[in-house]
Amino acid sequence: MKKKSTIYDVAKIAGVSPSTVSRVMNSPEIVAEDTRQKVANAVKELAYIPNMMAANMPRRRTNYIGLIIPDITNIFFSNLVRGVQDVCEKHGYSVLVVNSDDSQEKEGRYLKLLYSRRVDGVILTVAGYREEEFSEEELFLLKKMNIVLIDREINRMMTPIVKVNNFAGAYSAVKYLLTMGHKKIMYLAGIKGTKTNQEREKGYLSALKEARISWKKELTADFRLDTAYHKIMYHWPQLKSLDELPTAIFAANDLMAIGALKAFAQLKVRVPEEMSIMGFDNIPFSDCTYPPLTTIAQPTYLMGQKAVETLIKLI
Amino acid sequence: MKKKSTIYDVAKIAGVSPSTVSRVMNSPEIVAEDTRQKVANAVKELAYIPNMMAANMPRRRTNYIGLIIPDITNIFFSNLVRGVQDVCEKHGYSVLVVNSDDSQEKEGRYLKLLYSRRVDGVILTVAGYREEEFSEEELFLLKKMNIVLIDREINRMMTPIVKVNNFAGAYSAVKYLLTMGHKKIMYLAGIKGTKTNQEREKGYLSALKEARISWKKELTADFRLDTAYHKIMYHWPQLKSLDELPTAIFAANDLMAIGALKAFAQLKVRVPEEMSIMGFDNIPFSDCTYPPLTTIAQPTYLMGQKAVETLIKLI
DNA sequence: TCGATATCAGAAATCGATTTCATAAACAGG
DNA sequence: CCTGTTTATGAAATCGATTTCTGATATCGA
Repeated sequence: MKKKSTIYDVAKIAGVSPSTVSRVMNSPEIVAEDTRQKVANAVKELAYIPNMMAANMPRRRTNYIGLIIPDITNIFFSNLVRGVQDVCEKHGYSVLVVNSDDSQEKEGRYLKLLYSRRVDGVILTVAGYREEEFSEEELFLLKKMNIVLIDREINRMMTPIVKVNNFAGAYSAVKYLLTMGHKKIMYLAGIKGTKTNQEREKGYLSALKEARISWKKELTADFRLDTAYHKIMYHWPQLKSLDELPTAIFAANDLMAIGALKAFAQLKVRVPEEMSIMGFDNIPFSDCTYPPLTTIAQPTYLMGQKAVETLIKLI
Repeated sequence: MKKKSTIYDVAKIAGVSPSTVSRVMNSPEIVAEDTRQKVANAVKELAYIPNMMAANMPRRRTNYIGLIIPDITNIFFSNLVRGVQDVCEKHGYSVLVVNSDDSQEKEGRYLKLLYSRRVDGVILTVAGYREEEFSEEELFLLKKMNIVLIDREINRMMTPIVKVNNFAGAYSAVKYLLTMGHKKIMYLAGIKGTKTNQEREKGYLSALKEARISWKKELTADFRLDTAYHKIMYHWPQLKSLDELPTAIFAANDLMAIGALKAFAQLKVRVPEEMSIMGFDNIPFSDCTYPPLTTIAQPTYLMGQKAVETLIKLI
């Protein structure tokens, strides 16, 4: 790693003071034409690129924003990340992404990291598994930083939040299954503690209630493909022996719906002939399964964008 | 955003000098027990968390590493990103991820951004579409920074690189199709300019040659699902009318293989009865398609890890 | 022509840490 | 008891920019 040139090197070569170089870099119009030219030449000669970290120090900001999500390999979130990155870049921010794996402990650790890095703001999808809403320390950090929640709400937090109407989405999904004639619709739940899951569950129950259907059943996974797959593989024989099989499944997200699809392929349950599956999110792969998944769209990319715009207003 | 406490605030409360506070934070063993205690109390009282940016300035580093990939929403790369993040975190680095969208121009812009942010190193998947190997400016930046290439090689660059043996993988994939009795195997190519594609193509051709099979055909996409899908939808009728349909397809990556799967579902070509498809990468969804995709595994997560370890040795 | 105002550029303080250097106090050995 | 070493801390320089303050010219109106 070779030595990097500084504003002083440029100043010396151009025969001006560092302040002048700084001016040329930031507001060229306030410096006289010939001085500007001299500086420009020196900059070119050294291929000088300012050290953004140093520049940001007296400005007391970093032009970084932090993004805490459960897991970037989850395609739902990687889409959201891209939305965040694209808007951030447009506004001169860079994104520091970290994965909480739905653990509150990691969430706390990363919040602290982001604080110590003095990011200008953070976008947070709260971890699914948690002992308490927020710990003392988290609360302290949260209050010191600009925060926008995304996707998952948490009670009693007066932070801006970007999310979709989970209740309405779930409600209309189940309603659709009902109009298709299904009477036994099972709910494949996500992480129980999340507001997201609770709302979707409410939508599910609400649609059933409205149709005066009392048959209901739930299997709980954690929003992940493999977990859903294993849960179904494990519980199906039992449900079958009890003669309690549904004719349709409403999954709280697409990933779990695909897990179900995979399980049914192995269980030789024909989809959609014997079993209908409805998902939530409309992730990019949902139309590549066979049969294509019916699903409720959730504009993750847009949500990412929106979150950043909200955050930037806060900053 | 409330005011944040600094090392001076702590020093004042503890009744010591900032240098002492700094010592307590970084090497507590060299300061006397009671002083250490006073400082610890002050730190707790203010809930002081050091400003990492300021701390890193005199150390002349940032503890950031940059990661340039084509697109984070591509599951192949999001897996790799996760590998990079996990190892980086263990070593106290944070990751700044940017998407080149396979454009050389963006690659250059981001390289410059990373340089201006003075990241300690860069992991780079070179953009697929490029006019020249590296532009003047890129070369200059590359030389000034610690670089590790990942996945895609570029000729005449003496940088460390982490990648799989594409030739061998493709060769054995095609060989497998041959032993299944296929005589007409089409290659679904990725971006032509990439070394990755070239090597896989060589593996394909090599296996055919060895089996003394002269029938060969190629369709080119850009490693993306939709492009592969559209290419096949567009070219199939034509190939059919010329009676030049293959019985198997070897796709340069899984995403394109899945695109093909999707197209064939629509074209009513039964897989695998009428058409066999073989992919490359073994992305997490490849076993959720119907039928499950046969594919050559590529350990993306491990590659990410490996790249970081290599980079850290450089730093 | 003279004082008032605008332009332009440099000097110096600042951001919040680290780290080198210097020094006072404590301790040891002969 | 005096010198030499160790230990513990503070003072000050440093990292690489920005920005405020200040002063020297240049420009202008009367």
